[in-house]
Parts: sequence; structure tokens; C-alpha cells
Amino acid sequence: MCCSSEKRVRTRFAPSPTGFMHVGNLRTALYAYLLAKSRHGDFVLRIEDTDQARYVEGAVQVIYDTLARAGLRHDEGPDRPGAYGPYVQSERREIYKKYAEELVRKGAAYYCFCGKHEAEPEGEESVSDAACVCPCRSMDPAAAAEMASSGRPHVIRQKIDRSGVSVFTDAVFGEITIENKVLDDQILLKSDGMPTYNFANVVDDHLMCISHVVRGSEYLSSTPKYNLLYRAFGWEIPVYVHLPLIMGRNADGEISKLSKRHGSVSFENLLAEGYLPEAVVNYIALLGWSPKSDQELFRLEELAEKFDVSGLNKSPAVFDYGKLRWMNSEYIKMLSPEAFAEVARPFAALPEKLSSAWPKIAAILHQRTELLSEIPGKIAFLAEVPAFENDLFFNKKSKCSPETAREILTELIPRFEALEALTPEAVGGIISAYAESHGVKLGQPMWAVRIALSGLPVTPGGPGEIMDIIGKDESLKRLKAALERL
RNA sequence: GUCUCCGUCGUCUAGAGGCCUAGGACACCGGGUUUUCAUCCCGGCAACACGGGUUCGAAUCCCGUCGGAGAUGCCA
Repeated sequence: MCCSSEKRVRTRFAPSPTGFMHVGNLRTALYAYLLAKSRHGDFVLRIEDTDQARYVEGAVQVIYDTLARAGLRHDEGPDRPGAYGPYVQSERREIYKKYAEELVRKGAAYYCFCGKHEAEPEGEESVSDAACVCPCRSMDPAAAAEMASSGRPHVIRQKIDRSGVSVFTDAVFGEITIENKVLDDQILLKSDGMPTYNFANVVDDHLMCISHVVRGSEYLSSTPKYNLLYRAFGWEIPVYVHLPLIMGRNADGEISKLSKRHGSVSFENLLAEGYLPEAVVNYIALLGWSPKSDQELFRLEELAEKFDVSGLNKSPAVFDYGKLRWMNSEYIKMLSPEAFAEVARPFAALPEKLSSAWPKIAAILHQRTELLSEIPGKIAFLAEVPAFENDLFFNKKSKCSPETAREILTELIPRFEALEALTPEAVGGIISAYAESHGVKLGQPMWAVRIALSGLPVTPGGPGEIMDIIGKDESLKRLKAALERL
């Protein structure tokens, strides 16, 4: 029997192996993890693979990888043996069968031989399942059991008394009342012998001693059915923690449950775009939960310390890529220069000749990067000067024009040439000296040299850094080419 | 259609009858610093869905309206 006397907090994350991890699911996992850890409890991973049609090769690995990268370490799971395994539902068939049959014996469920329902034609007054009464419902139990054991295809349905109302309490939403007449005799065991989610989650949560069921609010309206199941078995009902949904906004401004059409919604996509896992975790933690303080940046351990169900919100939250981006930039800035160079490297797409200059390139990129995937675009000019017009030499603020640029380059090129090495300091010194001797703003020669060097009005780093990175030969080549066209 | 839930700046949120001329953050706008841009600093714009109650007093409680979302699968 189970451990209902045990006070230990145990939560679970129970994803279906569909091949990718939706951020909504990740957030559910995060909250389940935080709830458990904030109370020094256990966080369990269970794989819900009861839908064979949706099985995807390698999908379980995606789940492990996601949890690992997000830092959500589970205490038990298929890969971490615990006392309540197996942790994969397809390996628990016999368990569900046994309990489903127990329910039939208790009169809380029945065999149904009706076959699949055809889809109802659109537009008609749809007759809900709840309203129609299956003839199998009133079949003689002994006869039905015999038919079932003789191999006749069947499912097992929950037998629900539709009178009265069901009331339950959710830790987030409070007291919820639902009329029993809207509850249908849902299928517990499918004709292939696999349980439905509706049945498996109850059996497993009980058997695995889950104390707090953390899940999306889409399950709110079916919760009374689960409670009926717990009662039929005589099991203790867990604490429910239903989470507000994460919404997305489409191009027309319409809001609906966040899905692929709203952008990258899987954790792996987000990482591939250059969001740091810590930033994503921090961001989604605050999507629907508030620490009730003005703090917004949290390490995972800190979240586990501060997490409390009372901070959970009831209303749906719109996923805001803009704010995620800001948070990502905060995490990038917090990285040490070495760490930044390392995480950014795979995104850089550097040509061979520049690869040894990576540490220097990373240094000028560090404080100006919000998303790692923007890096190639920011540094492409290092490999090759993009086509540009001489008009680019015009700059109001620094009073620069193609004419002044010509003067500047004419005077400066020999000085750069005379330099042993084009270090940022040496280059800066020469440019400053020019500004001073000509009585112009520093920005003027800076602008001219930058444009000549990069063909861009905006570059990471200034002329000194750029020359240092591309080297003396290449620098002079570019400056001379620019002067020639002036 | 039916049922359930939700409704504070554009977005994420604080607010649990007087502390609210409603606070923070992102975004946006403006200013300053700066070797461009960015970072950084300062400032600004911007919300209690609406209508009734209850109360000396309501963003906070009650009712209604409207709006939004979810559920209604041999998916989870």
C-alpha cells in the first residue's frame, strides 16, 4: 500500500514523449520541481507514453536533455531508479488493467463494446457523450465480463452518477464547483489495453505517492472525474495545483494557447536561437508566478528557496519574446568573458583566418549581444567589407563627410603604416592626436576610419579593436581602398 | 451550444477596504555619459473592462453585463 501517512512532498513531471519540449510543459516541470524543492521533497519524472500513435523515436532523450539543461534534476525516473517504478507508463499496463478491473468489480466502471464514435457532423446540435447513455452501461456485469474475456474488443469506461455537483479545492483557483451532469463516462482503458491519461494519472499519482499534482489549468474541468476515481478506490486525493495557461499572440493580435505558430516554443528551438537556458528558466518562472518583490533575476536555487504556491497567478499569461530577450541579455552580461567566449563560439560561424582572433572578437561582442544567433550578422564585416556608398561617410553629429574623410584617411594611413602593431591603444592614440591637432571632435576621425574599415555605421568595437582583430595588412588594405574611392 | 475559469499600463506583474494622486520590470519616447551603436545613468508615456450595489471609504467584497481563455477525444 501507499504512503498516505507520509508527509513528504512529492511532485511529478509527466510529459508525453512527443519529440520536443514546449515551454509550457517546461514551466509546468519547473513549478513542480520548485514546489518539491522548496519543501525539501522529491521531484519525479514519469513518461506518459500511452498513446502509441504519437510515439516518437528518441523523444525520451529529448526530455532528459531538456531537464538536464534546465537544471531540473529529478530524484526518480526511468533513468534514476526509485521505489515506485517503473516510471514509464507503457511498462505499467498490467497495473492499470488490474485497477480498471477492480473498478468494474466495484461498480465504478463498466465494459463497453460500442466501438469508436464517429465524428459528429459540423454545425448540428452536437449530442455530447454526457447526454447519451451507452447501452453497455446497464449490461449485466457477469455477462459483460465474460464477453470481454472472450476476446471481444472493448474499452472500460468510468461509470459516473450524474446527479448533484462536485466540489473540490485547488491551491491556485480555490473552490471549484462543477455539475455532475456534464461529466461523461470517460474511457479509462482503451481497446489496445493502454490506459488513457485520465486513468493512468490517477493510478500512478497514487501509487507513486504524489502529494501535489501540478498541471495546466486545462485539467481543471476534468478534475471531478479524477476525484470520483480516487474515492472509488478509497484513495486520498492529492493537493491540486493548477497552473494558468501560457498564451501566444499571433500576427493579427489574437491570443490563444501558445503554439508553434507564435514562434519558437520549444526549449530546444529557443536554445538554438541563442537564448541561454538559465534565462529561459528564469523568464518562464515569472510567467504566472510572482516572488512578490521587485527582484526579477533569479538563479534556480534562489527560485527553489523563494517559491511559494501563493505567488501563482490565475489568469493566463502572454509569452513575451521581447522580455525574454532582455533577460537573456542580462544573463549574457553576467557571464565571465571566458564563459561568454565559450557559449558564443558555436554561433559565430567564423572563417578560418579569424578563428584565432576569437577571444578578441568575443570581447567586443560581449556587452552588445542580446541573442547569440545575432552574432554572425554583427561580425560578418570582419571577414569581408560589405558594399557601401560614400554617402555613409556623412555624419551629422561628428561633422564628418566624404571630403573630411578623405583628408583624415590621407593623413592617418601613413601613421598607421608606421606603427609596429595596430593595437587598440596605439590606434586610439593616433586618432586622438588627429582630433586634437585639427580641433575637431574625436567622433569625426573615428567615424571616417570606422566606415573605411567596416562599411558599416554600427560595429561592435571601435576602429582600434577592429584593426587589432583583422590585422595590419588587412586594415591598411581596407583604408587605402576606401581612400581610393573617395 | 453547454460547462468551468479568468479580467490592474501594449506585455509580465505588485496590490488581499483606507499606506494607491495604483508600485516594479520589458517595450516605447526623451535627456546625460560614451570612440558610432550598445552598455550604464536619469526622466517620461501608459492600467484598476463596464454598470450597479455594500461601506464613512473599493482596484480590493457582492450582483449583473461585456470581453477573453480552457474543457467538452480510445490526445495528454
